[in-house]
Amino acid sequence: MSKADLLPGTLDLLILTTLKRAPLHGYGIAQSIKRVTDEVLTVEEGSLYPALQRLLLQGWVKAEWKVTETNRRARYYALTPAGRKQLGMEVSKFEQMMAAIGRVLADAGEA
Amino acid sequence: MSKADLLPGTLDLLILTTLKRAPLHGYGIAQSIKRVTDEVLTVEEGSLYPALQRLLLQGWVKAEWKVTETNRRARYYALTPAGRKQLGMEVSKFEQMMAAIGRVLADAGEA
DNA sequence: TCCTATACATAGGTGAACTAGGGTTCCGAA
DNA sequence: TTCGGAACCCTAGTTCACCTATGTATAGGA
Repeated sequence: MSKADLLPGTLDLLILTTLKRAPLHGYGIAQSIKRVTDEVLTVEEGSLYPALQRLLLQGWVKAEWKVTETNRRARYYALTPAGRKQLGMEVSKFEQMMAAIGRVLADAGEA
Repeated sequence: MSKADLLPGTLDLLILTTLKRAPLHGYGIAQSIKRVTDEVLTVEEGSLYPALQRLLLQGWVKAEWKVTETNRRARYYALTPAGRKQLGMEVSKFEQMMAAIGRVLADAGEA
């Protein structure tokens, strides 16, 4: 059945999109996605942190240690200009694919 | 950049949807998807045939050797009742996820 | 005769996401 | 006061879907 917490291939998109509003720490990113989607999409920590490492390596985000409102050390991630550009590309690629899949689904609908 | 011929996790959905219209052989499935999506989505044979094997094993499709209009031996795949039911579940799951991702994208749009 | 399109299939590699853990600090309740 | 839970960070190992590359074979046109 494959439970699947999210659609494969969309994790980077979700993270970058979430960071577009404001810099956020890892835990906050996961909470944000869960909250906005009413828990339809949940990002496991074991998926999230490796993904953030990849994004750091590629220069799409940068990280900075700060203190949270709850007086805790946390690593805040922020979009870089390159990341913002990358996000734009991923969004349009994603929308293109969604449209294509929609055509397949619609095509099967008609007789 | 990741070329990505299709969105991971959507291959079964695309195959089953394509078979909903009528039974079809593997090559025809790939052609159909490519044609309907204007080549946005392309299914590699190395992805397609293993996927069909999985679908056979799970009983969602059945296969039958026939002769094509071009006088060739080909294996025609058809949806089973279980496959039709599975397709329904996958479609609704997919739509739910699309809606959720849409909310994340929209949420970032507003200030 | 040779090339292209049609057609099926598998082996091997890759890489993203999941499972399953390990660790720290802050705070409230018992 | 200690104990548990929530807020945080992170990695090792596994799995599995998909891709790359390759091999086979036949029909039909140039």
